[in-house]
Amino acid sequence: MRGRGPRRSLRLSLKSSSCRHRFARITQKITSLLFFAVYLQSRHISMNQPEVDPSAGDSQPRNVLQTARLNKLRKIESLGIDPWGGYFPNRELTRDVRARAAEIQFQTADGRTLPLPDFGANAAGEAIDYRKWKSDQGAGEEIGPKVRVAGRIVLMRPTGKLIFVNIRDWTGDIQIFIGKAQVGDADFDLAGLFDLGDWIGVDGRLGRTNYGELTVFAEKLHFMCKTMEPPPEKHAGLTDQELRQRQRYLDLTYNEGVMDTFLKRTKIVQAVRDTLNRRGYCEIEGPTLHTIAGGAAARPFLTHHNALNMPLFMRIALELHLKRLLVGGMERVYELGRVYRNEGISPRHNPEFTMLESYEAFANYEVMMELTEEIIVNALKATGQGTQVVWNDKPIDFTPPFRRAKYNDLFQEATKLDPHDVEGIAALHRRLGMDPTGKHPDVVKSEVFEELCEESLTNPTFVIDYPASICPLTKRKQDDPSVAERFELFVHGMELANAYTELNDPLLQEELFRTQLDGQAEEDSMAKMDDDFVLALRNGMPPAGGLGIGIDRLIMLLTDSRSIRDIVLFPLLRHQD
RNA sequence: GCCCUUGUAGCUCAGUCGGUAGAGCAGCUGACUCUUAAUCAGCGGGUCGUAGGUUCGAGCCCUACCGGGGGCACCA
Repeated sequence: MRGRGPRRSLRLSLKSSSCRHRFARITQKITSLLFFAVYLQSRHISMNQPEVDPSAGDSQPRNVLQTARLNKLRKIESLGIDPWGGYFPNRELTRDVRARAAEIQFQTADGRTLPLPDFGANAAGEAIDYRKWKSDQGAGEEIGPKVRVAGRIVLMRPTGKLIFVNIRDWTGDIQIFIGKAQVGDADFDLAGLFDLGDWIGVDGRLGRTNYGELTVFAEKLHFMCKTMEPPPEKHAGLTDQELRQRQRYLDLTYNEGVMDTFLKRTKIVQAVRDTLNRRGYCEIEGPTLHTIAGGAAARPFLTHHNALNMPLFMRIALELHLKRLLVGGMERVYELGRVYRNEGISPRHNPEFTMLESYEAFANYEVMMELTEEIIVNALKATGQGTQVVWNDKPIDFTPPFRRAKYNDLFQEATKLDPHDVEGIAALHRRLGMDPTGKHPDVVKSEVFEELCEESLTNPTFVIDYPASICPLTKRKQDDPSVAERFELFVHGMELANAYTELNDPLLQEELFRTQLDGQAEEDSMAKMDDDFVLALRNGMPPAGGLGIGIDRLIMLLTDSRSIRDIVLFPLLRHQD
């Protein structure tokens, strides 16, 4: 909200007819701002800023904390050091530095080098007294590789003329030993101006402290970035759900496992792409602004194009444009991208979410089941997991082939009713507290199915062969036109995937678009007439299998996350002043 | 949209029966060259989500609103 006004007016003015003049004016403004910034900078460095007394004047505690940091910032500037850092080549990740621990050795006075004792594998659980071990070897010294690391300060333990600092990069933490005698007075003074949350770089020697802790013994410090806000509590981290989502950067840095989950998310998405690419698919980017929001039954977000003065919808599915590409001869095509649905929010629903849809010419829904299994197994592999995982304290067995069960069989099993017993199903529907009046029997059946069957599907199950009347984009079974060649994959009652043998008969497609589903209001029906799509089908779409996977739900299941908000970096939240 | 629940210092949390607002971390000052959430001594830090109401008196009770979480509805 806040940023919208100025941003919109900038965009408008750049596009207007007097664009050039306004652009020149903006450039002028930016230039003068830059000069002002440079002036401020030089002022800071050349003059000794009077220190602000944190206890005086402003009694707001937040400002007291900010003032303390501001004072240190100015002192750093007055030392002639840029508090915002810069290029820092050849630094090693802390993970790689930890892997070099074996390079640390002990060199005795007579020139022999000894390996260090094994700090990790003391079965007795007793701490190894490394200081005693060293004195047992007689005179000599520890030698270790020179390393360069960088990261954010997450803990500090000053003990007089010695400061222990734990820094964190995105692969983990490492301890830094900053001794006044070792780094010199200038760097030790700089270290006195460190705050929790600051980014620093360190050159030093990798070694072990007397207690065996792997440590970089600093020889040169580099200041990388001052942090003007106090970090979360150092032990508990950030527990407030709202703050974790609004300030995800703090969540990522200070809460255990968060970075790991989001890096896993990246690996899963990469694995999905790899699987499809290896199979000969091409990835495309379809339009996200649609004139008709089709391909699913969901309420779209409405937007507007100014120059064309035209309403537009944010896409709710990828399907119809990918099928147009099948018509064009892209025989294996997919898109992995964001769709938008203007519906309720829950632990399993975010208004924008990531969807995969893939279409393969000359395949059918059976092929798509195998592809689904392959995608999931490869994603598990990419995150270092086998096919047995735990989600929400419950086991899931992803060992292929997944169970396949017919819709009607599951229905009969759960309800003890004949799937064709329209009256009996309607009665059960009523008993479940719903109203079947005026609804198509298949819709009534589908609602009962959702109520009674889906929840019980814990291990991966392909529910196959849906009633055709609730599948307007799906090819019917050749020997039974009342059944559609469709499957949905359920895991722990959650719909994870949805696939069809695609309907490529333009005449039937047009009829299904035209015939509103019985008992459904127009806005609720997925059968929205899309003449342009029908025209595409009339130009000939090869028979094909199509698959959709809810990527966020897949990531939830593979990272043991019970809320979609834990695996979407910035879930939608209400605006706050 | 409806129901339940929650909001106290920068962060994590106490706050009894309605009777002057508490702790730890973080911050500031001092001590300390092998610490591990370092320790020790001292100091500062509050619009109790917001606005009303009840009361001699409200962090606490009531109403409305705002934000979060959970559930319902919606979501082929």
